[in-house]
Amino acid sequence: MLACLIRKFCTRQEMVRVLNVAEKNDAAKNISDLLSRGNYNRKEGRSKFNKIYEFSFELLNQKCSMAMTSVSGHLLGYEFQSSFKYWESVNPVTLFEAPVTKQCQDKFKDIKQTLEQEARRAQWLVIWTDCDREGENIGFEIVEVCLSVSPRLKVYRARFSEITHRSLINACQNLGPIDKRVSDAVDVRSELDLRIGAAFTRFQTLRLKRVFPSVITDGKIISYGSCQFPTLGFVVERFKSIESFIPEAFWKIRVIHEIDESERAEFIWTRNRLFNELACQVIHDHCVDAGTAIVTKIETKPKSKWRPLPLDTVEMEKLGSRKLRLNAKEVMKIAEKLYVQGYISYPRTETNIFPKELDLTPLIQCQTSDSRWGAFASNILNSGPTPRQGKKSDQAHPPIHPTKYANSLQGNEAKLYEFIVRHFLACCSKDAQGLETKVDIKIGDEQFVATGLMITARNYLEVYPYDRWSDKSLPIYTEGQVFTPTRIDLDESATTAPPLLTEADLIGLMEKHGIGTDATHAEHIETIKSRDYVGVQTDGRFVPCPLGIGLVEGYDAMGFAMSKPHLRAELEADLKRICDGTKDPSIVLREQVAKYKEVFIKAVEQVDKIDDAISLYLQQPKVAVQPSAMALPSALPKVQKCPNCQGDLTLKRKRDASGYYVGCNNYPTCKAAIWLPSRVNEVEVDSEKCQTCQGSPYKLKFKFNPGAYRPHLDDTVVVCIGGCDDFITNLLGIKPLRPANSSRPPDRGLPQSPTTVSEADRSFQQTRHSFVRTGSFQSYSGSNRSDQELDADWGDDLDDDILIMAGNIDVAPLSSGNNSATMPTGRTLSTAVAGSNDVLCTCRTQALLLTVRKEGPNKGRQFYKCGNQTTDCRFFLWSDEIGNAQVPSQTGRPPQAQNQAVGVANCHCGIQAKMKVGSLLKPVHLIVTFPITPYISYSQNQIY
DNA sequence: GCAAGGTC
Repeated sequence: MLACLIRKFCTRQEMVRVLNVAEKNDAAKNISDLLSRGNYNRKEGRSKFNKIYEFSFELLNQKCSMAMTSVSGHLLGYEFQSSFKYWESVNPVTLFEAPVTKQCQDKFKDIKQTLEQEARRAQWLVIWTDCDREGENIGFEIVEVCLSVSPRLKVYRARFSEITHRSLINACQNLGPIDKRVSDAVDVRSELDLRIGAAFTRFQTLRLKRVFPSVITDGKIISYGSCQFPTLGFVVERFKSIESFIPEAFWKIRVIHEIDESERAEFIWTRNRLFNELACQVIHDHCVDAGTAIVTKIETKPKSKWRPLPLDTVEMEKLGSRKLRLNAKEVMKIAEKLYVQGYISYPRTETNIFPKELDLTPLIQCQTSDSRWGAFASNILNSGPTPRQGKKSDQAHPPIHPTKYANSLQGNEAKLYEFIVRHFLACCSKDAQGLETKVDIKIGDEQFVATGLMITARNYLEVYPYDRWSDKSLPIYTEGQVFTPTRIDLDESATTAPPLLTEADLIGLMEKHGIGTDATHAEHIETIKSRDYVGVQTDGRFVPCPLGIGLVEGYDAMGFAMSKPHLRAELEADLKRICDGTKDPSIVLREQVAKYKEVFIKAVEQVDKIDDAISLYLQQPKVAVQPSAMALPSALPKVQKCPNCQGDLTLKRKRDASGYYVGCNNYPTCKAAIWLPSRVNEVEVDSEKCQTCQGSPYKLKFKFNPGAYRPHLDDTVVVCIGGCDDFITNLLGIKPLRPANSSRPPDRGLPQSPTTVSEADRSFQQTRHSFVRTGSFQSYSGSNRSDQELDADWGDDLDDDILIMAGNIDVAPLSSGNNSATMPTGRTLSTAVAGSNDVLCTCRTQALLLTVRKEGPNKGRQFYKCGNQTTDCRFFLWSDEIGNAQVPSQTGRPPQAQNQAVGVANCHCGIQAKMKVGSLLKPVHLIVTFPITPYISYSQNQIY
């Protein structure tokens, strides 16, 4: 009994918990069913669409407790920050560089929670997403979510092409790593599509709404996309070639020989046709005059009609459209369903060669019981399958083929399954054989020919009703035979324009030029229909609408090949290079963004060309739009007016994308900037303005790295960085800029007229001048820099500036022994020792020295916090940041400078000021307080 | 409100 328990216990101990994640629920279910041989338990997940299937399985020679769940396609997607979501207030050109983040849509939050919950319990993670580029990317999204809660998970990738037991077992035996490069390529594609699509769509829509308000009404979108636009381009190009087509008359001679009702031959002129009527008339007259025909040659030779190639996706879409009357979108939807049910192999493939290792015999075998094609299948087995081989391979999936027999499908599913089976059997059988007979005759000097066909072996045609090959009988002739034709006609005709494109034509062109994926061809076609760019005739052919042709011509007139396929094809080629590892994803992204941005800027400049083209086709006059009305809305999300130059301070991303800052849009003329801390994950401009700070800056919504500022701040906060909140600015190490009218140095942007200079400003100015001239700070004492030069540095890089103090200041030296610090005014500062509990906070109570206890990066770190619980004071200071204020003891600085090394001083009045000293004294970091002189207006956290 | 790509 005990032994049994121990054994049970040990067994349980050895079981590895494996989280398996498929791309969709159906796949998860079928994979679980096959791996467990039907022996699984179904559990609810957080998402009602994505269940959890649990079963035991042996993986990598370990007994495993498997949990198989799924996502629903992409879990995460790129989005602009909310401040860029406003069409009217954001210049679309900024969308080329605006920060984008990967977000989980609300509708997938529950799936994410299931993954997190299951990942916490698991030791291994196996990715079972589809084995294509998007599948690899989805796999990475799953990995990202799971590792964030369970960093020690071992991650594996299962690779398979069909959901059959054999293929899945093979995948389990060949688990490998997930391919980052392939996933990177998808990220690049995805980000570019968003930036380019959003920028051009907003630009076109806003512009055309203004210029054609009666046609482009509210709610109508004039979209641009790197796939939909070339698709439109194909339709327009064909339409235009038809429009510009000039028919040309031609003439031909036709000879008819009717023996009786059932025996008839039509002879074709070997010259085919002549474009000169008179010449043709003369020849015709000669033939009529000759009156009789002589048979000059009879030739009979074998002729084959080739069986179809193995089926790839595009061929399936095209044949679906032509033969089954299902549009491409329907075909793919049904095929997907058949795939997840295990009836057919993966339906997205570019391969039309069956791999040698794929044994076709059992696949054919399982079709032998069918009443319609079973006998044919048996015949193939008798002689052995001989699949025709194409030339394309994506090295991932075999051609589409049935994987098991089905006889209970209904409707279009049955129709498509039947097509796939018949196509597969046809491809594995033999070409149809026939005998073609050619009869050459001569009338006068002119030669004519008639052909007949006798089919000798229908072969694949027996199982493939989608192809036609008919007998064409001819009367029996003998060489040298002379007969009198029933008629010798002179037919007049004319060349005709090519027809408009059908859906199958359009898909063919999209495939040829690499527009969209096998799965999305149909969707792009739907998009251009829904945008009123194209219409469909009753015969199913596509014709462009005024809007569509106008847009294409507008860009053509600018000289941009926006509607041509090669832009997208170039990207596709680059994506392949990323997958191969021959090109860096960030370089591809940068190059492509730069390319499209340049086109965008030029398109804005020449937008009247689009107006003109659309006006022409819509037959609508343009509404005169003032240049200002087209002036693009003002740039990046604005935080506040720049205190230096009255430009706009906007939220920006650092050039190396490592973080964010708020900078002036007049850069490089104005270099005002507030650098935001590196522990910020995301930041955006909030809709709320600060009512305390001058200039009412917008607040910022920060999303910090998890736990970065705990316990003091949640990971997501909305705060003002304008300077009204010491707690925030200290904690985040932010140096607010000073509003122009009170806090900037008075000699910058000073009122021009002396009469407008306030007493306060004048006093301040004098104080500052006297200080600078004292040269008390070593960094400037040896400098001949003028005040103007000093001003020029203001806001440029505060770290390198002397920040000037005025008034009576008490400064506390640190415990380094520099107990006496001479301040610019020459006063000796009194002491409040940092590093002890003598720190006073802004509400003038003694600050408490505390230690972070919560788990996270700051655990164990000490900080000061207001001890007075009755006030609203939010004083906060890291104790180790006080330490930073210490002057390094061996810097080779002049002693005078060392004397100025000060640490933390606290307030007589509740106001804190920071003081930073120029390069010589770096990294002196000083927090001082000083009394307010009655005639100077200071604000909290102001820097002097 | 925008793309294209997954999927429901």
